[in-house]
Amino acid sequence: MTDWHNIPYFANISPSALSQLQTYAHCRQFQAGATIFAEGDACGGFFIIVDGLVRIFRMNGEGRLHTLSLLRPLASFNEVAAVDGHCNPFNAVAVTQTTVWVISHAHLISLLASDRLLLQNYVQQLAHQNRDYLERLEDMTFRSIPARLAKLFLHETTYAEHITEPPTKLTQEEIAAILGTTREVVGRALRGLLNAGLLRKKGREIVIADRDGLQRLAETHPTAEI
Amino acid sequence: MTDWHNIPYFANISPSALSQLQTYAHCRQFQAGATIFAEGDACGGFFIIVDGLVRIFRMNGEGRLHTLSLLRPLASFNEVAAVDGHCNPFNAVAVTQTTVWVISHAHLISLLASDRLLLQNYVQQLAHQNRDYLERLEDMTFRSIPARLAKLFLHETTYAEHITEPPTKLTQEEIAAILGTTREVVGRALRGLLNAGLLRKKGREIVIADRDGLQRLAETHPTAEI
DNA sequence: CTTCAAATCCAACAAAAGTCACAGTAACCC
DNA sequence: GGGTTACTGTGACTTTTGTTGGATTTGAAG
Repeated sequence: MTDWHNIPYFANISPSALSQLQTYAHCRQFQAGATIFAEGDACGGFFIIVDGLVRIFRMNGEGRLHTLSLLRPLASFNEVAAVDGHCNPFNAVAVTQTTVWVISHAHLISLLASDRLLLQNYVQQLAHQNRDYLERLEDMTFRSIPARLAKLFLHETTYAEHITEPPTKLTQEEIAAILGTTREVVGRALRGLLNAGLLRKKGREIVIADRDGLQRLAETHPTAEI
Repeated sequence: MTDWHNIPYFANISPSALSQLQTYAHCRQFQAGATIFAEGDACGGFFIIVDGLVRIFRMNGEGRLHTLSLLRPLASFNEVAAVDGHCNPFNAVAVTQTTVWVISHAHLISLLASDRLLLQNYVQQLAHQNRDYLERLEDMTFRSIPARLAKLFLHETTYAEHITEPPTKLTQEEIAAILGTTREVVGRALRGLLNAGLLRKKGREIVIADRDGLQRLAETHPTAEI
């Protein structure tokens, strides 16, 4: 039923590996709000979302939240812990009711050993993730919050793969968690982009008014406008 | 001459793959200050440092620098571009005169196809890098500059693998580039840690006076001192 | 020993981001 | 429709970080 071949990790793998995969995969369900696994816990395995919405995040001591991804069906997560068997590097919770396939670390390793193409896919996917993290890292080091917000609205490059939810649908609180800041700051930055004419309010929702302007703001650090 | 087996990527690989590897590897030399490759350029391949010191960094439009790693012999770099063949994700320059082995993207791919153990090592190494980037990302989102500085001085976890240079040896300018800030701010934070008694000046150089205190500061966000 | 360039120290100021408090406004559910 | 809840708007204030400019120290080279 799930179309495994549409998942980049499993593209073009041998039929035998595919059937093996299906034997190994366990189906699990989570209620809205339920924790799928926690940061630091023993490896939860490799997850594939079949249905629902999953938040991947980290939290610091004082309860501030950093949302790394908001994932929809056919996205996978926890690839790193699944392959190295160490503790989960972040938390995962079901935002809405969610169904996932899970493959344990041990089973994944045996699959990787049996199908070379799967292993090659895995290398490519990890490399891709690496690039994305690097870009997020640069966002945090170099970009101001208005710039990060503009980038999120453009919703291309990095964010589109990790935040599978149009920014229009997100609350300011959620945007703040994605950008690594607080609600008020997002509110102010949002007002800024509206005043600068880069975004426009269309009734309740916010639409892009000046794509090029957003792009310019997202790329350069100099913060403009009120 | 180079002990290839000490490089995690090549640990335990077959003798035939190893000899293949040695055929493919080209030796190159760079003068102090020379650019090894630039961000965005066509893939430079897989690099292994034989001698010298290499700075891996990104730069934003306004010339601010973010040093990702400072690498010494037997460290490797550009693993991501080498495996996916896309453009280099960062710049690499030789800080001192430097000798490296280079393996082209095409050759690396053919090596990975011929030796399964090499491919498995590669997956594990990429996963490891992924964790490190994630930790750096969290440092940038959650930690204040004094906290990041404390972490750098503890010189464990992430930093030790990427900054193969004791922090004592670095100039404030260099520390600033690693922490993603400016020289003056590092100076202030350094004074702060000295005043708080976490670090001490021993003649010219700075030594750790209170390891636990540093650890506490590095972990919690609440900024203390002065 | 002198000289020069690099590195550091420091204070004062500017800008960005975080915090607090509270008022408005939509949405949702009896 | 009334009341509750979640989300938004906004001003005032604090803290942290970035910037500027100049004084001082240090180390290496001549």
